[in-house]
Amino acid sequence: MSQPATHPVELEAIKRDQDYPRPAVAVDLVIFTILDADLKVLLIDRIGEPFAGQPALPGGFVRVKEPADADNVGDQGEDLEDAVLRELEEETGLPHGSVFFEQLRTYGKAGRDPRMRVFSVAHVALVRPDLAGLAAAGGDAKNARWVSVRHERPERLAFDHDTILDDALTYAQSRLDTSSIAFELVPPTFSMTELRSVHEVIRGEGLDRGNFRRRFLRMIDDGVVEQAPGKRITGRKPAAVYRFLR
Amino acid sequence: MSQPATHPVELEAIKRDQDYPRPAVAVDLVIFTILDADLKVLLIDRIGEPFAGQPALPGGFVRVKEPADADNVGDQGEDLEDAVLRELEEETGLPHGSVFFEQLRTYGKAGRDPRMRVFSVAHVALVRPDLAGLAAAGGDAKNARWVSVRHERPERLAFDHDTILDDALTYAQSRLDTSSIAFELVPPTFSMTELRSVHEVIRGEGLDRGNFRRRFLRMIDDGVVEQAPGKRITGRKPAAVYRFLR
DNA sequence: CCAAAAGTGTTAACAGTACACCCATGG
DNA sequence: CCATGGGTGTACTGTTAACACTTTTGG
Repeated sequence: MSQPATHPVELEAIKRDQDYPRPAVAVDLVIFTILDADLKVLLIDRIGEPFAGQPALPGGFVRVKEPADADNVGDQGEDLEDAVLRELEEETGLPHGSVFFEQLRTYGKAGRDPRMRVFSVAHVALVRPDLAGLAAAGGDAKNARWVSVRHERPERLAFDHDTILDDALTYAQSRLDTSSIAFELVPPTFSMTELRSVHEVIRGEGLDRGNFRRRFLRMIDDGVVEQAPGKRITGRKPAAVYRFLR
Repeated sequence: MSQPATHPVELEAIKRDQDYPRPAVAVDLVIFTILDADLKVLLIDRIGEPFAGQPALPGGFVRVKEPADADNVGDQGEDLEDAVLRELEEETGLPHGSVFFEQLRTYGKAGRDPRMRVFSVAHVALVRPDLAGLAAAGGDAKNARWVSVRHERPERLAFDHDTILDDALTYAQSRLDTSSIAFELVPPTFSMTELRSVHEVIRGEGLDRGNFRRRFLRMIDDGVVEQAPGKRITGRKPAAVYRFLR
């Protein structure tokens, strides 16, 4: 710290505010679902440059409005979260609120988008498998599709989306036991095996039935889940179904 | 999803890129240290409007350059991380690399800065107590100072910095047992009690000496720490000192 | 009746909790 | 010699992990 007596830091800051060029801020989405006991991510194909034709994570720019003036205080455009909700609906076709999401982190390396300076606030979204069929059905030019993360992941995604996808996967794994994200990947009522399958697919390894069952029973004791009426009839012995208590 | 046959999404994006106003991107820093067995955060006083004179977290805008043109491809300004390093040095006076930091999350509600649309990428930084004395010594206009998070926290911080500070504290607590952050808050060599004190101060509650010791011994077994030569002589019985193996 | 998945039990190892006790040191 | 904190032991409880057994169903 070697600042003269005046306020050079603040003067500098004011100068920056007015003179420096502005970046763009985008949201990128890592939208997971589970289909056929396999973890899938929603990918699109890029249409324009750069990376035209390459697979990429869906996303878009946050819609920002002009700085507030006297008679227009406070309208600075959409909230970051609203941008996510808007993009989620655009990409999946699913209604607001039916898709769970959390912020992952922000990627801000210079040059990550060659067109201009873009900060991307990445989010992880989870689509229940009973809704995933509805999503991404439209075969528009972007070719939105579910891709198996482990078995048909493309060589190379556009921008730094490979890194983002890796981080998202690590994030989901680390939050499996400390959050309720697993419940976002099962239907409203589910059997123990269905929930266990979610854990297995995200962790990428099998789990002991008996041990998972005891953890599950503790969740019932703790009031996290409760048994729901009915049974899941899936060819073999019918299983009890449960429901998550938000 | 109801897109006509052409590429309206991409056209829309191009239009936005050119026509929509741009936001600013800032980094805000929650800089923690431990002094006198008390968790401290570095606060400044705001100089200009808005919130002039109010305490706030230190931070500043990321320096962005004009979009690349033909002979200037790739110079889009500083990386997000570089902005953090620069601000950390400006605010603490400590050299690059001597302060640990991690990204917390991004705050992007419209109106959070009344001047203009600002996205703030908040970071948590940890200053070793043996360096904290050097930091923030200069009594410049911003009045940077260490403030006890639990005992002298101001009523109200500028912007949404109250939320950011709360989130940072929760983050530090949640990462105590699953990361090496505790080692960033002790000198290069430290006694068991010094490390335990870090845990206690961040968690806000006492820990059993014997139990902490056993966890510590496991860390030695796991090769996370090793004993260092010398003893810590602190008035009472000298304690063995250890060093963290990155 | 048989394969497959549901549902249950058993055991050893390990980790967390709450103590109690002795030891070394500086004042 | 005593208060303080370092260093150690221990008994209890809870959790994890591996695995074996029984039950219920559809084909």
